[in-house]
Amino acid sequence: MDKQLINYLQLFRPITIADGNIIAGYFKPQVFKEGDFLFEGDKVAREMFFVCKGVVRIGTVNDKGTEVTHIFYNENHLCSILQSFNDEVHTASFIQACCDTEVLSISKSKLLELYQQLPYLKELIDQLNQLNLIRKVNTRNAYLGEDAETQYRIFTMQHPDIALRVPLKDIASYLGITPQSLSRIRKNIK
Amino acid sequence: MDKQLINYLQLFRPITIADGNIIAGYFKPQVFKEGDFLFEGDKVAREMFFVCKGVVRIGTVNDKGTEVTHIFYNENHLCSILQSFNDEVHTASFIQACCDTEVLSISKSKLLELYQQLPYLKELIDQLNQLNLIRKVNTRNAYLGEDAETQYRIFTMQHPDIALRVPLKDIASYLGITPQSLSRIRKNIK
DNA sequence: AATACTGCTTAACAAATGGTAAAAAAGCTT
DNA sequence: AAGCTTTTTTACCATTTGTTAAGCAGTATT
Repeated sequence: MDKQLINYLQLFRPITIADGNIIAGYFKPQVFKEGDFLFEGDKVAREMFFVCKGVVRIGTVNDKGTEVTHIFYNENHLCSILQSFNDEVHTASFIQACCDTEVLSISKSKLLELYQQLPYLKELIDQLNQLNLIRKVNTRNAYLGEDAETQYRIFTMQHPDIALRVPLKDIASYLGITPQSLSRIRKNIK
Repeated sequence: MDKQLINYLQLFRPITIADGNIIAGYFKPQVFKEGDFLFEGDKVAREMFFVCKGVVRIGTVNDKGTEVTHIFYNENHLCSILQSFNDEVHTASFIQACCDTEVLSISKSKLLELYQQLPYLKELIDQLNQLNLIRKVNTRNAYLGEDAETQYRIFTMQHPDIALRVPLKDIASYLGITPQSLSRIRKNIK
């Protein structure tokens, strides 16, 4: 699992074996079953996760009491509630496993320690977070002005693996429609 | 106008008068009338703008030929098509003035020169871009799973000044609904 | 194996939104 | 001021989506 993280980082910057071992030492493997919460919300998010296997989602409950999914993260993605993690402010968002999931986790305090040992890592992680944010924005922009069926088609194109692995209700909450509507849409498409 | 930019940067990091003058020397004031394009799209976006007065929007034309608005920027915001600007890739997005607008602009090559003179600026601008992205994501997340009327209410709460200054059709394209629907919603609210 | 629980599907109806068209209003140009 | 263009409003009808309710299928629990 550690290797997977290092391989991922290597895509953006060469990392020596020695440094790779240091980094690996700071991350802790964790396993979650479908439906488990990696982070429950309504507090400061002090953990950053790297998804090794499975899919997680960041979501929240809106004013009407319905769950909405902001984003999914599958394998080889860093996942955190960025604003809360950076600024140490409370967040209403949660992180939940959408299927059986394995992650590497690191607390903010440990991450800061790690930055002290390997200062270039801060720059790297910042860069990765920016890439993540841009991708998130672009993905959402693609849905703008499309009807629900088109949005679902776009989703299955952009995230075919996620579409197959996560519950229908999570996808519906990601698209902002009811599970019934999504079920109907799937039927129409077939 | 230069002063406005320096004041903005000062919010995040102290800047000496000397450095402020250097920075100001790199930015070029430009004026656009409502409807004018700051950037037309279908090429690499090589300019970054700072909005001093007015409102601009980043938008694109989707597959059905309808315009969609990704985001608005009003006064005291850095505005660029980040992925295109950073990675020098083509973008289909455009930047348009939604009302009479004054900006400061800087080309990427000039910005890189400036970074060489004042290395801390890169870190600062990166930080501001990250803040912008997070805000953009959070703003959009707030609309998820809400009906059109609620989305419009949220929009007018979050951006009361923008709501008053930009054409109805632009707001409709931001919310992903037709101008007719938005007109109807406004009538219902009154 | 029987029971409950959860998520998915289906259906009928209600509500919201889109499409089309036309009129009214506002802005520009001459 | 008159004429032109664009934006906004209004209205009517079609389509999409939400709501409610029920049944079904799979999974877990006892």
